[in-house]
Amino acid sequence: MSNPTGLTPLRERLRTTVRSDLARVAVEMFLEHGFDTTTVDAIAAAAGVSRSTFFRYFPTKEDAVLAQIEARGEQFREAALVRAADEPPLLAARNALTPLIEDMGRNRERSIAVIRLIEQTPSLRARRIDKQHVLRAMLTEVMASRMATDPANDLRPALIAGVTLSMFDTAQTAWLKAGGEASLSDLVDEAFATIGREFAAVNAQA
Amino acid sequence: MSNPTGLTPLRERLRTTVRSDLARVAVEMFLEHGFDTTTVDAIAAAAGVSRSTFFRYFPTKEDAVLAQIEARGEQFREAALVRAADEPPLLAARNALTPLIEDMGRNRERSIAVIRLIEQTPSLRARRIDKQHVLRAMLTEVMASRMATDPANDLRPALIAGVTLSMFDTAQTAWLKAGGEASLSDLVDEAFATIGREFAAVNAQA
DNA sequence: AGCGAGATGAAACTCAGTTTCATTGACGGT
DNA sequence: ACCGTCAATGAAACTGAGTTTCATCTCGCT
Repeated sequence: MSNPTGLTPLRERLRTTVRSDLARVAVEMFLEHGFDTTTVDAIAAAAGVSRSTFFRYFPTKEDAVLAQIEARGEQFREAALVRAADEPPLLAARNALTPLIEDMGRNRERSIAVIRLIEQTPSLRARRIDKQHVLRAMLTEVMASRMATDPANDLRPALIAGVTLSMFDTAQTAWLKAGGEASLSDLVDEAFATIGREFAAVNAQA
Repeated sequence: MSNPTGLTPLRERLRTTVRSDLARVAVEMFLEHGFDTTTVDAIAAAAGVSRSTFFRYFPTKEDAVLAQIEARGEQFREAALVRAADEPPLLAARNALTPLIEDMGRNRERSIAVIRLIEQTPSLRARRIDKQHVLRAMLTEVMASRMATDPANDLRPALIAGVTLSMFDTAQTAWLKAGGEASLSDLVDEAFATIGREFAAVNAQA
């Protein structure tokens, strides 16, 4: 190893710091003044760097807000990988959401404020959903490997991933509407149970 | 009435023509040269209008491509409204997709080319999904009224809408991957059946 | 014929995002 | 301690999307 001390090099630490500073400052300014009226120049100035530097850390203004979502994606992936192999796939997908849900419960106000900001801003809304698609692709992969199947031929992994995230999204919207009062975890469980009954109704008909 | 002839006024017909011309020209140019490298100036020039006029008809460059999706949204809404009241809600939602599916089958190559263009272009992808959210809200409303319930308290309409569109999306992706060879309608049916079995597996476990 | 309004074009402007280049300062090796 | 390398930064010029303002034109009505 070229680094005998074993410590993270200064450069790398600095990079991480600058990046999180930029994201934090950006979100604060967006929450206070709105997304569109806050320019990249202003964010960079407030964070004490140049405009150029901002774009070196985030490809777009939107990404400064959505960076944290990607971080949660990795957390989600790990949770999905450790679920017991004998759980029905759909249940495993639901349970992989748990750490994410707990995280959102801990930072309730901040989570809600950011989600509201995203919902109100078309460009943020659009790009957030795009990131969720990446999340879905990831979950599809994990599901495929746990089900020992090929997602190119077998639609099940993609369907389970899509439906799971769709239900989570609906539950999250309901949670938001209630101002975060209800338990998000309970709402997700309710969503799964509800759709389960709807499918049962269709099958009974057939 | 200020129009004794009963005919659509010339102005209005002209507006519609200009709008569809712009959309057609834009999509053609995007398909040939790519989305990012085609400027609004070039589109406007090719359609014989000014840059200003383009932005009077479409708020963004993306909307010139996605306009047709909104048109299909209305078609979908009408189909959902006429489904028999005694169909299970989830089945009614699935069947409301039929006219849309048939439409896509008729314009197979064009549909596939446009969808591929959208998938390849981040900004188009993002905004398309945003439009799908509008679609989901609409379907939620229709489902709520047919189920005679309030979507603010009852999650079922939103869940059914979300899950239905998610499955349609997955089926569409599979259809695309097969180059439109398979029957999209069959793929959608397969998706519903598959997820139905997955929920049955979870319920059996419990 | 002439008036009012909707539709257009032209031009200037803001800002996001890209590209290029010069400067700085941390790091490894001498 | 000194030096060459290279990653990180800042500055500046550029492209193109989207907005705003204003002048012009032409359709539809009186």
